[in-house]
Amino acid sequence: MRLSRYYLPVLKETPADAQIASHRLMLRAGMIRQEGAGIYAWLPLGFRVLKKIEQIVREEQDRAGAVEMLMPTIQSADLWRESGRYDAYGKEMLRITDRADREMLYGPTNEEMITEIFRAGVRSYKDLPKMLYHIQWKFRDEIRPRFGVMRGREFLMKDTYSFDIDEARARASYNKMFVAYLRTFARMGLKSIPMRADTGPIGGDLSHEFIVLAETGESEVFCDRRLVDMDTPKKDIDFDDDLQPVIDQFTSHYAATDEMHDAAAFEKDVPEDNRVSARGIEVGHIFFFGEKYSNPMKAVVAGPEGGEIPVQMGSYGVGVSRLLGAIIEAHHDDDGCKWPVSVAPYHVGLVNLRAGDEACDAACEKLYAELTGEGVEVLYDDTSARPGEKFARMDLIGLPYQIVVGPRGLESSEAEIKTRADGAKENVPVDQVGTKVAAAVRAALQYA
RNA sequence: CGGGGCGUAGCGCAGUCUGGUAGCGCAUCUGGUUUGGGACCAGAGGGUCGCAAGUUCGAAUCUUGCCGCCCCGACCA
Repeated sequence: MRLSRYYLPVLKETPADAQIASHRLMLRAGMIRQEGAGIYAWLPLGFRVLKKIEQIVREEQDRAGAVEMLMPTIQSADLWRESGRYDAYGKEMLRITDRADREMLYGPTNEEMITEIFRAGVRSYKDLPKMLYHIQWKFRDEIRPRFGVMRGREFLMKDTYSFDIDEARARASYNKMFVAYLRTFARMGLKSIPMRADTGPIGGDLSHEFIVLAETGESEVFCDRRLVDMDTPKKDIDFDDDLQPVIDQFTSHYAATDEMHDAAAFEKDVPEDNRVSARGIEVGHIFFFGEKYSNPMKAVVAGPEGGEIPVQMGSYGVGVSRLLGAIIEAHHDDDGCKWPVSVAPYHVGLVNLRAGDEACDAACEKLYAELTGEGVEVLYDDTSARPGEKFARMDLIGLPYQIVVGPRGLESSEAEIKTRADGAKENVPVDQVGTKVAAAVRAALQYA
């Protein structure tokens, strides 16, 4: 993509409203634009990242055996009356009426709808288990939206729902999601730590929040360093195997958010050197809730001995739009974003330091064609802006690799490759730049 | 929802207390000089002062109502 054709409204000055790094950088880098309290338009650059995150989430869900579908954003109030949540949900739910005065709502979540869909098509225990998911926009009329996309009112969420015949098998579904989440976040360059969450009236031990550690995280978290250092399950893991040993490993050490924190247990169970007290961002939440919806909504199947058995359900959410904020919180510096290659809006920023100069133009065009031909995503700065402005803009939008082509380097037939993550710069013969960068991008996109 | 604050050019702000015909920096446009980390000189364009009603000879400024946004708290993916 040529920058001269792109829409990238970067801001030199920091917007007054933005409090935290990710919000500030997303506004400054022209990724989002606020259209209302907690409501954002996704500008081209931000939209590309959103799509990449979504795709990683999708790939890992598919790998775990979940099946994608899509449910509407607008739901009927009657559906929610079946579960009793229409009155229970409160003002957080955006309620609307259509022209016939029917009561509708903009979905804050989809348990009721998926239960209705499931019960319409499944009759027998032989049809189980099932895991269905969708990636859809939700709306929760938060009292106080803040931190940009980290806590918007409208947000993109992946939610999976599992249906099993009994609790033991529901646990197997839960475990699949647990592993899928570890992998999903790792692929985005995030270290996520599962932390026991409040299971409320359901009870049991089957609820975990996945927390990403980041200095500017919204909540305080406590855990054992051994969890931070633990290796993410590899991509050859078989989701049909018994995953319990993996779950046991990741739940074997202390980890709690501030609301579940037990200072005494923390000090007793965790050696002093291993105590991590940090800030975190919740990026995922998995939850087993048994018959909470299947019972009132009559989602039942015929069991092996006849008779109707309510299905055991769980739900598993990932805050897709929120992840942009989380990734920036974890990967940025004072100059801007530092995108991991897997979610970067473009892999490479090609900077023509003197657009209009014959040699610079020719070298850039050649590199652009070569890299694009290799499948590398290139944002080519072909504008007539001054060098300083171009450098600052590239650092701000944070593409993983920058290729700088200027008259000075071309005198010795060289261009500069800069790695945004560590700031390393290297002068490389122009005719080798394409191969070298393409190889680096390919290598970074490999994941275990 | 309680408490606090803001709304003036694309962005950041001054002007409001004490009413007199709207300003600064950045950005934008034109010309010129420049060009490897956010240039310089000269010139130009751009504002129903959030909306509405009121007071007044006269309102960005005073009064009332409404709308929008932000911050702190309780709540949340």
